[in-house]
Amino acid sequence: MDSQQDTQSSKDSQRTRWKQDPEGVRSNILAVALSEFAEHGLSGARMDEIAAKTRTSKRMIYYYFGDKNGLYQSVLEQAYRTVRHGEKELQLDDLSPADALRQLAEFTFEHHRRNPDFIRLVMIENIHHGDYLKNSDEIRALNETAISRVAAIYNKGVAAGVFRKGIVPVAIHWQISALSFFNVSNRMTFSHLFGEDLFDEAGQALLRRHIGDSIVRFVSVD
Amino acid sequence: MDSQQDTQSSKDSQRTRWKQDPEGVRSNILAVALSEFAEHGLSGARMDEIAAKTRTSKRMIYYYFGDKNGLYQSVLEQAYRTVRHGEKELQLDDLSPADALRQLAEFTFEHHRRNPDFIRLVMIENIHHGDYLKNSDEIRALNETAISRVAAIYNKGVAAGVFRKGIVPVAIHWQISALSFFNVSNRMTFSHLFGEDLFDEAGQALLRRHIGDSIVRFVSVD
DNA sequence: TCTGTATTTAACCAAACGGTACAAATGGGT
DNA sequence: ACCCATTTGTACCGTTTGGTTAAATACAGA
Repeated sequence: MDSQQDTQSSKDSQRTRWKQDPEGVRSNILAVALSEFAEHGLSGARMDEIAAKTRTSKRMIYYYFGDKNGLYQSVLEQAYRTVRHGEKELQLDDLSPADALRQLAEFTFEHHRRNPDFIRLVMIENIHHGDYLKNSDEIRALNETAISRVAAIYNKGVAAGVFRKGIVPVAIHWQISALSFFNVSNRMTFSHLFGEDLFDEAGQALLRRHIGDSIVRFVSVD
Repeated sequence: MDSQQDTQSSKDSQRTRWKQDPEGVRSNILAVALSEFAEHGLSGARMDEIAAKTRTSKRMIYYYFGDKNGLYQSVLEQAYRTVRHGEKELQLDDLSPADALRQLAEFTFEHHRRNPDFIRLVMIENIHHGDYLKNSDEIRALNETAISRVAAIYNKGVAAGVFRKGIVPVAIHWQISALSFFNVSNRMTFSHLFGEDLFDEAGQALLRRHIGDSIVRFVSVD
């Protein structure tokens, strides 16, 4: 047969020209997979569906991530990285301890609200008993800083005599996380059972203020 | 022919004798399905696995519940019924408003802790955007009482001048739920990232007290 | 005892699913 | 010129999975 071009034009020569962009392909896959896993869960997400929404093919997903679990693991790590990175924009040094703590709580509330896919991924990870998080040493380090930020504020407040002693910082962080997380994670069931009022703009502003109140009141001296 | 027993012993008579017990079979299926759905999620749970752990067969599941979604829906409704029923044991009328609210919060904390499968089911339901809860009118009514219980205590406290005005009862319930729910739902990821200390007996007792403190302080006049 | 109905059993099926085989072409670095 | 990681494309595979078929057996009322 003669030269390959144009001879079998009907079905073969449609091969598109492409650029080499491993990082782009990887991050595109991760972005699509994040939203699919967040939407349907680990078992519920479909590799074919993820592949279809990617600008590449299923073959490339396996090429880069091995298998479904590997993809999920990478998505989880990437999501933690992105979200924790987004928390660094907060600057609290020149506020009073009470104001700093309130700001931290209300910022966390908003930050969680802005990242529902991440929240859903953490929900899914908890359904799976945190098995995939356990495989990642990296993520733990990212989260330590959250505690030290709370500790710094709290200790300053205790030293200034405005916060009561004897509260362990991780418990403060726990309360902030709980309120901020629940607001997103349980929105559907809660709003259905108890009304939508807390979830429109006014309701969310109210809750945000409540959380600030609650945390500050919790640690303050009487 | 004579009596049915022993005659065709070779391969047929192994058929176990069964009694007609529709309710027993139904509730047995529901119990098994609850733990399987709670363990693996809606997509993750396997009908064959559920059937195997039942004392009946897969066919019976479809006979009684139609399909997988129907089974899940029934499990969800049953779980809400059971758990909300378990809340009725609480008696708060002869306590001061502050003590009543603290008792309510700490009881809720313990009650959630005692029902991890229910919590996980609600997590799963939220992953699915509450679609199955929406199909059930019955459950909403069960939950209204939770709000009125909070409202009764709160109004009494306001009338007595010990609680500040202007807080909507559903927001109080929201905080109690958030803290109690998160404690179970996010235990795996939280303990992995921030340590197990809050989740042993001493830690849980601490958190329970914190929640009582937090809620009471939140509503109290300064 | 007869009979219709509720319940139970075991084998079976088509579709969906995660993952692979195979073949080939291109891009970039050296 | 050459190597090799990267990309594309499609067809395919074995297993798992939710769901079904068809028939048997027990129960309850007449």
